Amino acid sequence: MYDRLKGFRDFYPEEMAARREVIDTVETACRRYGFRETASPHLERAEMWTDKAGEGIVEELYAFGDRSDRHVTLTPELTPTAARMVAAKQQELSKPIKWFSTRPFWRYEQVQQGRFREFYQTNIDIFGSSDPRADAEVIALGAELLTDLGLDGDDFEFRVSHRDILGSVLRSFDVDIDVRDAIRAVDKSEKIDTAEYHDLLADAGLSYDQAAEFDDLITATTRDSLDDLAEFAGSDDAHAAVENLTAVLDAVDRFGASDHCELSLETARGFDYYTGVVFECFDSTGEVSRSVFGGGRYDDLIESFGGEPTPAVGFAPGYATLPLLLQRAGVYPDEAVATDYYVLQVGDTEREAAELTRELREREYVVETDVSGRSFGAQLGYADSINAETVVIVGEQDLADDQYTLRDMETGEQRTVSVDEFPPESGGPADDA
RNA sequence: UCCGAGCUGGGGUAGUGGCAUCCUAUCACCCUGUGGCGGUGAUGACACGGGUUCAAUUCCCGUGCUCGGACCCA
Repeated sequence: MYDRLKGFRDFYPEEMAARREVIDTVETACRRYGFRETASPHLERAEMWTDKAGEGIVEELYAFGDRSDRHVTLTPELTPTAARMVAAKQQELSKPIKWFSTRPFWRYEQVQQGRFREFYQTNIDIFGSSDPRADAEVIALGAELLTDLGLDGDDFEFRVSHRDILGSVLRSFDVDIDVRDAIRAVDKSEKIDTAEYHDLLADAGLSYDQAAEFDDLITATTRDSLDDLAEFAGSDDAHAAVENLTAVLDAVDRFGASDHCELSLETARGFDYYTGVVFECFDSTGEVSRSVFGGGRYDDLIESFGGEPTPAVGFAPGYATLPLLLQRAGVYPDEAVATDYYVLQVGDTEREAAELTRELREREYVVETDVSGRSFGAQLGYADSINAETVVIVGEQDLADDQYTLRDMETGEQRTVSVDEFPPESGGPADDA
């Protein structure tokens, strides 16, 4: 027996059935919004990451030399690949480019709850529009796919913020503030106590009085008082950022998703590359302690990977943390396989059973029949184990009367049907059992 | 990388310095006509390495893995 690699997981049919349903729900929502599916290599040139020196992600690459000594790596994220795809067909792609892609990614990092070394995400992005309505469409989709999964507004908080608002307010205190460090501090503020938070802000260049004032300001700001915050900051940047965020929130309203979104300037996202709107989904109860997923606008990133300057906004729900929220809320799908019919053979009825099985399968039902030569009782036990809704008993006694016996596995009730009348010509799996 | 807890058949467990228990699951048979809910049987475990000991699954050390947390989070 070989062990699995640490941080890598197997998914057995029952677990996979639930995952499949979640992924399908997410992807179906994407398709309704007109996002188109893409696929891309899971192995890329390692230089796509190592050329950008000083990035922490380089430490986490599954990188190696291939047989021709190319320096390659399993992909830790989609962005550089997406940037390449956009750059390669920059001219011919109609804008905006709206893509989604569900894929595994790999990072050699410490395994803990909701974090693995191989993990699956659906990346959802719009490239080529800097209009607030693009941000809003992405946010609306993010909120909608959560409700599609069975969550309601009480289950999650969709917190929306704006990097440039934080940055311009910080700079209004002192132009020499390390905005990047200060924003990281904001991102951590919820996990640490106030004193620590203010210490971090002080490290970034604020005085303790300024740190306290900044803390109060961004905590107290509501949608209606955003303009006051811009006045306080007093810069064109601040006014532009507030105007942008307001426009995004208004557009979110028009997309009908505002009930699930709230302004929360304390939300910042830990990543440096965000340039505008950022948002993050949290468990309302706090039981799932980490962010479920997040996203935002990253207008400079495509260019930094060698593409043309291309505005971009997107997010990536991951199937490590999302199930934690769904389970907490009690809406994670059943982990069970489903079967419409089991065709049970009794005596020498293999030919008739095979034909009936084929007819049912032609009607797109999920159908199994005996492939092990088992006894009646053993076949019924197996049918139970695969959650067969209906067992069709094809026995010599039944066939002698030109009929089958249908057993409803839920109720145990049985009835006979004429061989000529089953299966019916039309009707879905739910209608004719 | 660090901290904490843990590791006994596939899953869940009992237990012990000397015979490893039970439940469940799986498979077969009873059984060519009734599963989830009968009977019989079979398969199958002390994470790995080293140490102490006459003897280690048990005690000690190390490693691995699992779970939780810290750090990190292009």
